[in-house]
Amino acid sequence: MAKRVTINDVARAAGVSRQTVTRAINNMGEINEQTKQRVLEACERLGYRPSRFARNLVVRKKSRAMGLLVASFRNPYYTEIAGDLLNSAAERGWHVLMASTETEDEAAALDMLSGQVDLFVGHLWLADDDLARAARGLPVVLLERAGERPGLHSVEVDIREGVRVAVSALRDRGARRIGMIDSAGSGPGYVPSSRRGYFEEFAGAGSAGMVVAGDESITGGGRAFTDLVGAHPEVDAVLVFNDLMALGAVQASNALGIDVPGRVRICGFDGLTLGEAVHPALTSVSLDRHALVREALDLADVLAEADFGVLPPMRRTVRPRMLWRESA
Amino acid sequence: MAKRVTINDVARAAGVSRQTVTRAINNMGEINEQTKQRVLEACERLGYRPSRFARNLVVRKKSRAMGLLVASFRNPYYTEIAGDLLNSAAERGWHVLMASTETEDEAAALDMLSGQVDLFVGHLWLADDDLARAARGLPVVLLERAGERPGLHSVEVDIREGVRVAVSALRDRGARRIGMIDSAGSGPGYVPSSRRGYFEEFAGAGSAGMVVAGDESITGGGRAFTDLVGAHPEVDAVLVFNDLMALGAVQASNALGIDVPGRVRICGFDGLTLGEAVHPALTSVSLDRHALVREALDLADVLAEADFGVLPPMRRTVRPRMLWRESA
DNA sequence: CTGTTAGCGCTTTCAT
DNA sequence: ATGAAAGCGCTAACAG
Repeated sequence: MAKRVTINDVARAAGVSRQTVTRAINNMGEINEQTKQRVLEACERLGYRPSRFARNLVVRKKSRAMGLLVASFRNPYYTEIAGDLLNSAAERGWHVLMASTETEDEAAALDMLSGQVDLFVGHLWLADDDLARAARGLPVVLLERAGERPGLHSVEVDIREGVRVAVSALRDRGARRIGMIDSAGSGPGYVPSSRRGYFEEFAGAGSAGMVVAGDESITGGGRAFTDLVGAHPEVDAVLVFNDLMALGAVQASNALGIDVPGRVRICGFDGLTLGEAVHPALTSVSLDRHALVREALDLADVLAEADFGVLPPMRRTVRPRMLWRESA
Repeated sequence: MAKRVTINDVARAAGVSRQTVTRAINNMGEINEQTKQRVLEACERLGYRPSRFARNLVVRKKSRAMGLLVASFRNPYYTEIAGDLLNSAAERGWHVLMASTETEDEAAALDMLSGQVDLFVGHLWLADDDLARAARGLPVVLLERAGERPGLHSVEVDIREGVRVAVSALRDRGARRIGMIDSAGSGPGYVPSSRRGYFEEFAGAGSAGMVVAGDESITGGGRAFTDLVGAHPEVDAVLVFNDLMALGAVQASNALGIDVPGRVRICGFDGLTLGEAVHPALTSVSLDRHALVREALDLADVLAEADFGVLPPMRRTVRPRMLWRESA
């Protein structure tokens, strides 16, 4: 491994001082056009690349970087959030390093990024203690989950409120026998039974039996829907764990010849753009990604202001709302 | 903005030398447990965070970072690639910084990242010269497109071959009147008419008239399909610009009551996982993301080996292949 | 176990 | 217009 070409090598080769090289490559004026060309040529010849570390170390303007942990690149919910976050982060002067926690485990992903970023943001399910350890003292902004330790901040989503609104809206539209498709719980992003718990709280005793769990995917949702209407033909509305599964449910209803929303209303959870693409378009409890992203970045800015120190937990909450389309 | 807390401040506060602080925070042994605790406590009290730049500057082990430019987070094609790339990159010891070129323009995105990475990878449509300028001398690995200047390398996809294979496969299965849904061309990732050009080359004169352009989205594809079968009821197969649009076409065929593949065969382009989710599942010319990603990372490694110098263009090509599912 | 000495590669003064 | 000196904040290598 050849030794790195430094600014000194260039200076020597061009017969000037390092400062002159700096002036040339950053075209900061105060330099003779001829020497500048000579220096630039030397750079090219030697294949000189300035060290980004050395430069950032010395430059006043502090560059801020966040590590974004994406739970899955196969669930559009996460990629839509990642996309929004990326755009807003850039606008607000943040660099974003990403890691997927889909294959890798969370601790490993955090660990890998810890030397390169100032804080972490993401959907993380690691226990508080492990999280704090893996983050190596860097602050963490948790998405859709709270943390209890100093240094762990959060933007939560009021799921309970979402379920309440959805169930009552379904009722308003005439549904009487509401079932639910729950996640079987293996995938990333699974919130242990909270949605189901709230569902049972609001849908009432009569509906509690009409819950089927499935794989957290389109096909999983389709199968679960088929099972559900098979076991409970009287069901007239279904609340689905997330939009991906709800998409499958809509698909399955087509295949089964079940009229949606005529015979069964289907309501998803997440408000994915993708939901517009199926027929009938998916009605969903929308988690308002923009608000989520905004709050997360606000927290990041606060943390940056505090020099990424360990602050007591800060919490923000975003409220879901109904996104009416066609399926309900 | 308060002055940064440095290792010196901690050392002074704990009454030890900087080196001892280093030992404590990186728990490298050779340190008394008591002093270690004292130091750690001082760190906490002062809110000390080590500078990642200073650390990276001094540590021998060179950390490599690539800037990944993602054309769109709304098209699963790009996010699936990004996810694969992220996973493989981590395995191979790369850090990945991402920027979206969906809202921001490419030059601005490159510019933003140029100080933080060693090379760029992505679907970029900027002209060679502008690209080289915006990259600030860093090497670029172009995806699905070639570059002609030194420093611009590429992993191309043999689209022509893909179209040829698709058309002849459609023929083999009995299609005689093959139409095409093209991209109207505004979106990111639009390859100016090459797919259409190849289509016309292989589908022959009779089919040339049966081309409809649409928005590069699911709904755009659906509308285009409706237009196409409206204008040309005799069409018995449709090659679609990409899977997103093809998904819309399948959707539309359901709505129109057109049997797929019975009356019309539909073939997309990209091989999205999402294509499995619709009914009938989407047959597609698969671009083999894994090979694409592998080749891109191979190039990145070669470039790293060469210390990210300016090398003459390196080119790799991946061949698409038919991904038979149900729609054709 | 702990401190001292030397840098890492670059940019900012400040002279000249 | 150019150069010399002085760090940025950290860790490796050596002393003690």
